[in-house]
Amino acid sequence: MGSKLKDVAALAGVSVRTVSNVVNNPSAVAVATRERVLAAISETGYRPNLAARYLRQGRTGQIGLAIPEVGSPYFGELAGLLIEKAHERGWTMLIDQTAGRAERERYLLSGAEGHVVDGLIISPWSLAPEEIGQLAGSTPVVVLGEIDPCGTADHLAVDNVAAAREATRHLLARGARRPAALGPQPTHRNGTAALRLRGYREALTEAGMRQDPAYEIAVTSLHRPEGHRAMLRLMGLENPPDAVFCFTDELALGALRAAREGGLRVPEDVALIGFDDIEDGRYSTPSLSTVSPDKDGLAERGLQLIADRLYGRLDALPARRVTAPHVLVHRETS
Amino acid sequence: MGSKLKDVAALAGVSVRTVSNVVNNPSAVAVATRERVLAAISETGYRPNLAARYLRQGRTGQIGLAIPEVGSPYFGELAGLLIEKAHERGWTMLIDQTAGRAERERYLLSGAEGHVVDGLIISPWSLAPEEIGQLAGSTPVVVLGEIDPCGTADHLAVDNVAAAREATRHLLARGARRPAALGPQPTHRNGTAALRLRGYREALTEAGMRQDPAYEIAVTSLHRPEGHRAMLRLMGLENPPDAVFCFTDELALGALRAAREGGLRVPEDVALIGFDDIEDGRYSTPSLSTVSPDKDGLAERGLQLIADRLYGRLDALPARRVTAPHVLVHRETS
DNA sequence: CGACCCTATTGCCACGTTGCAATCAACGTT
DNA sequence: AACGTTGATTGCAACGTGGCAATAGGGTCG
Repeated sequence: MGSKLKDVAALAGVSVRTVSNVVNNPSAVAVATRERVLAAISETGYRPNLAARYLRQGRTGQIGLAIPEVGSPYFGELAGLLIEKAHERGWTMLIDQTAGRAERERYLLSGAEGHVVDGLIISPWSLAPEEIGQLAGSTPVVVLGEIDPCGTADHLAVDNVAAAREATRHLLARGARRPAALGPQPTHRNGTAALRLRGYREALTEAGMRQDPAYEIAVTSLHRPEGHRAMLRLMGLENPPDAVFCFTDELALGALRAAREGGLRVPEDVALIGFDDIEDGRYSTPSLSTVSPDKDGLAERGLQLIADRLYGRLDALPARRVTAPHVLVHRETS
Repeated sequence: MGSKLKDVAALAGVSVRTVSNVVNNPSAVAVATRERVLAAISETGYRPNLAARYLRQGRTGQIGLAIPEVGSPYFGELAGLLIEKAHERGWTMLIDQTAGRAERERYLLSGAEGHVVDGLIISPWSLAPEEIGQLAGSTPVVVLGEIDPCGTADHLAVDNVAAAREATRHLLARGARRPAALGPQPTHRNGTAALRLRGYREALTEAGMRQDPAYEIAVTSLHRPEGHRAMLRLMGLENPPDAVFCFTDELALGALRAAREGGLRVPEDVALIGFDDIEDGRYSTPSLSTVSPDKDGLAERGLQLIADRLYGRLDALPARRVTAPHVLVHRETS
C-alpha cells in the first residue's frame, strides 16, 4: 500500500536505483541482490507508481477511444476487440463517449485530456474534416470513417460506397423492384450515411432503375426505435417498398420488428439487409442479412496505425488511408 | 504541443506559479494578469500535463472498470452509463476486460495497475470472495454481484434470489406446469447463477412443485449460442418444458431462436423470460419478457460508493452492501 | 605484487506540477 | 508620515521514477 522504491530500498538495504534496476532491467543486477530486492518488493507490496514513471518517460501506455456510445452493439463489440488487442501490445484503453456532441469531440481531439493518452482513436460524428485537421496535434490520431484527409490524422474504414452498392445489388438480384434506403442523415456532418446512400443510388442507376426520394428515408439516430419508426412510414406509402437496405443492423432490427407487427412476411413481402453484422442479427427471427465489416481487422489496423507513429517518426509519415475488408452475409431476411 | 507552465510563464512575463494559479484558482489572480496569462495559454496551446499533476496530488481522476466483456449487451450498456456518470463527476473510466480469467482479475485487483486508478469497479467471475478480500488493498473497490463480504470492498447488486423467484412465479402464474431453468453454471465461482437458481427453486417449492434436475440446464457461457444449444436439449426431452426462465437475456434470445426454428410457438407452446433487460429484447419478435435491473441506479450507486471512500475516510467505513432495485417487465414471450 | 578491467551499485538530477510560506506593492487609517 | 492590512505574486521544495555517469568492489593478468 503506497510503498515506493525508497521503502523497498530501505528494507532490502540497497539504493533506490538498484531497486529500480531490478524492476526494469533485472539482468543488470547480481542474482543475490535481485532476490533480496524481490523479497522486499513482495513484502512491502510495492507497485510502481505509473504516474511518476510516465512523467519521467513521457508516455502513458494509454490509448484513448472516443466513440458515440459504448452501449450500442457495434461500438461495444469494436471497443471490446480494441481493448483485447491493445492489451496484447501492453496498452490500456481509455474510453470516452462523445454521444455525437461536437464540443466533446473537439475537447478530446484538442488533447485537452492533457497528455494522458499516447494516441487517440476517434469516431467523429459532428466534426467537419477541416476542424479535425486543425485539432489533431502532436498525438497520433486515427479517424474511424471515410472523410476528407486532414492534417496528420490517419483514416480507417471499410469501403462504404462499395459495400452499400453490393448490398443493394443483392436485393435487386433476388427480385426487388422497389428497394428503399433506410438511414440517410442529411443533418449530420458524419459522412458515412452519405456514402452508403451513394452506393445505394449507384446500384439503382447500374440496374437502370429510377431513384425515388420517397424511398430514401432519413433518420435522426441509428438505433432500433428509429428503424421502427422509419419502417412504419415506408409501410404507409402508397407503393410500399419490397426490400429495404438499412444503414445499420440496429435500424434493420427495428424495421424488422415493425414489419412483423404490420403482418408482413420477411423476406417474402419485404426483404431486409443491414450493416455492421452485430451479434443480435444472427439470432433474430428471421436472422438478419447484413454487410459484415471486418471488425477484428479494423481494431488491429487502428492500433497498428497508432503504433507506426508512436514508434516511428511521427511527422515523417503522411496522412494514411486504410480500408478494411467487408463481406456480404446472406441470412434469412433476404 | 508539449508546451508547459514554464513556456506560458515566459511568454506572459509572469512566474510559473502565477500561471498555475490562473489554471487552478483564477480568482486569486488579478484580472489584468489573468487575461495576459490566458492569452499566452491559448497562444502556446498549453495543456496541463496530467501525469505531473497527478504525481503531485496523488490522485488520477481515473476509475477502473473490470468486466468480463464490453461487447456483450448487458456490460456494454452498463459501461456506457458508468462512463457517462463518471464524466459528470469529473472522472474518466479506464476499462479492462477480464474475459473471466482469474489471473487477470487478480492482477487488476491487486492494484497492479499501479496507482493509475483512484477506485475500481469489478465484476468478478472466477475469483473466490476470500481472495478478493485479500487483494483489495488501499484503493476503494466496488464488487458487482452478491458474494460473501470480504475486506473493505463494497458490494453492489440486485437481489438475485428475489428477482429469480418473481420471474419463476410469473411463469407459474400464467399457467406453466413444467418450468425450466436455463443458465446454472456449476463450474464457476461467480455466485450469481447460483443465486438465480435458488430463487427458481424457491418459487417451485412455494408452489408445491417437484424439482426436476433435467429442467435445470447448465451452460458454459451466458451468450446466445449457449442459449440456443441448451434450448435444443430441453426441446429434446421426453417431456419438454412449457416455460423457461433464462438467467440472461442473451441466453433467452438464443433459446427463442431455437424454439422458433423447432416450430414452437412462443409463448403458446413455450413461454420465455430473461434477465438483464437489454435493448435487443425489446425489439425481438416476439419481444422478450425479462427482469430489468435498474442499470442507471447500479451505475450511480457504484460511483457513489467509490466517492464515499475517496472523499471520506477510506478505512473508517465498514464493507457495505447495496441492493439496487429491479422490476419484472412483461412482454410477448410470456 | 601492482595495474587494469569489468561488473555491480550508487548519487544526482530532471520530468511538470502544486502546496506552503514568504515577499512585495498598494491602499487606508490613525 | 508611519504603520497595519489586504491582496497579488513569487521561490522553493517535493511527489516517485529512470537516464546518465561516476564509483566501489572484486578478480585477472602481466
